Amino acid sequence: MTGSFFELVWKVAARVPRGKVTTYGAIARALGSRGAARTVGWAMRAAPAGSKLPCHRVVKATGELSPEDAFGGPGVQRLLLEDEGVTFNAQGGVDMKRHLWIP
DNA sequence: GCCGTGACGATTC
DNA sequence: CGAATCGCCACGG
Repeated sequence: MTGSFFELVWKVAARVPRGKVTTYGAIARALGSRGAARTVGWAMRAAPAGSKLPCHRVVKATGELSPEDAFGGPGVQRLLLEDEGVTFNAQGGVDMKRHLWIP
């Protein structure tokens, strides 16, 4: 387990400051794998449910949020981000220019 | 070592 | 501009 790509992903995701968001591709690139965005997303999905991983702070490169049902209900992720001070645009995506954070 | 899979990304139609 | 397709990489079987 230790040394796995997953752990690195979780570690980076945990470093995302409150009120900021990052993208799967950004994490993948930070780890040295530019095309591993999918693998990063997979790591989030496989992440322990009880962990403190702020997976809701990880969004797509376009600012779109991951599948709403992935967090247990529609709009849940968005509410969590809003609670942290993240703003959204009319397209229903995160304002990347304001909250994008890269490791 | 190949096959299937996946919370993505960028390009093409 | 919206939808579809290909490509990418890591993990489990």
